[in-house]
Amino acid sequence: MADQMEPPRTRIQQKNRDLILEGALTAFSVNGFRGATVDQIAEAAGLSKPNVLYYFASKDDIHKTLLTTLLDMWLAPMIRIDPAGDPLAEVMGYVRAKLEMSRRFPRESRLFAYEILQGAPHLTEILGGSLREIVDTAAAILRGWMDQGRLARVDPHHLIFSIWALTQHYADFDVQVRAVLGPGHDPFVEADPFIENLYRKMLGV
Amino acid sequence: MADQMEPPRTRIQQKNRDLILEGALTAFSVNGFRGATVDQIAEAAGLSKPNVLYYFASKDDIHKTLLTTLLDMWLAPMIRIDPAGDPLAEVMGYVRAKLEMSRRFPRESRLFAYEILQGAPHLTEILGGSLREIVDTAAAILRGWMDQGRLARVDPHHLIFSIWALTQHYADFDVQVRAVLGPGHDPFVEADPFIENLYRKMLGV
DNA sequence: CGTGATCCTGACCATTTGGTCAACAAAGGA
DNA sequence: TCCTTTGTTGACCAAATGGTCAGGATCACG
Repeated sequence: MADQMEPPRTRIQQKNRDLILEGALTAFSVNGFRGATVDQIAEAAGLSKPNVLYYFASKDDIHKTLLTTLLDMWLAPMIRIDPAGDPLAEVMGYVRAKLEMSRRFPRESRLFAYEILQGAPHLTEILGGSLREIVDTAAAILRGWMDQGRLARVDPHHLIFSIWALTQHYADFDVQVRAVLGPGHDPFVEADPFIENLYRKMLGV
Repeated sequence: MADQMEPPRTRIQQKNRDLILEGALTAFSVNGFRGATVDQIAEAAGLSKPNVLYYFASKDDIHKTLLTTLLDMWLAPMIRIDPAGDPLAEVMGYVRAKLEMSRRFPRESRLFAYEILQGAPHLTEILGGSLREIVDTAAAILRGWMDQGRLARVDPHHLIFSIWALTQHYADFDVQVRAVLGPGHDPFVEADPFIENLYRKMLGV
């Protein structure tokens, strides 16, 4: 459903498009779509502004490309939940993968956070479409495990929401977390056992 | 520490400042600080743009006023945690109050979310100052209960973060939650028992 | 080497936007 | 009523910003 015969790219196109997307990710994740300027993106990419607009039709085009490109990566861990695996281990694996993504890719997390906060103008179809399907599939797997008594019964959808909320919080609200904890703390290192313990207690049978 | 002898206000000043702050809350919570324009705020308030800037020195001034005004309200529930109360009941009360605030004041939640996402340029001192003190106080109460064996032992700070994350998620990511659940669901109604069950299992002794 | 395609940029443009100001209107107190 | 204070606005401005374009530089390939 995704790729529709992309035009071939020269080496220079490949490199510069990557530079632009990289710079744009930084710019958008700090100030949001409207807050980021094409000049900022150009500078972060090490290119001139007209050159940026040579590779992308518009600022909006850059933003949309970023979002759709990164969405797959963002959702990948949920697709890897294995119905044949051990229920608690599968959930914990997903939780850990998601927290690890918040730690390693906070810019991506913030990019999506801004988009959703704004009402997801570029993602509306996806949210109610493929995302919903993926979530429903995962929820069905979870519900199956609960029916078999291998996982404590809770609302599967809200279980997934809780995982998103808990893990992304550490990326999106990083400054708040760090300010409250004070220096000498690694939020992600501390969050890992806390969250693991949380789901072990909630879902253990 | 807060109020420093505000200048007296006429009835008209009071009314128009309120109108402006109300309109600005809507504007800022939808598009963020940079995304909202003074014209939008003026229109939402039913005033002309110059008139808006007659009551507030700048767009930034409106924003800062909103943030500081609403911060007290936002933190109030945490201050009400009673060391003499029943541990689990106190925590559950706080959780429910926080979820209720997300439900009734989603604009405020998004306003703060935008601010934190942006790196909290207007709140840095507060985050590491009074907010940190309030959180530390609450954390100390929680830790005391855990020492007494009246609450399962977990990291108190991350317990608080988890409550923030879980409850605010339903306000900040509302469109995503609704898109995934589909029509016919009330996210807040469903979230309430889920979250209550979560903390009961994690904190019960 | 030559030449067409690709790549790059300075200069420019139209629009948006935060903010100002002079002048006018409305209150309000003596 | 008169006059000072307060409230309101149309017109305007400078800066920022997304985007364009003509022309020059560079590359790739026969």
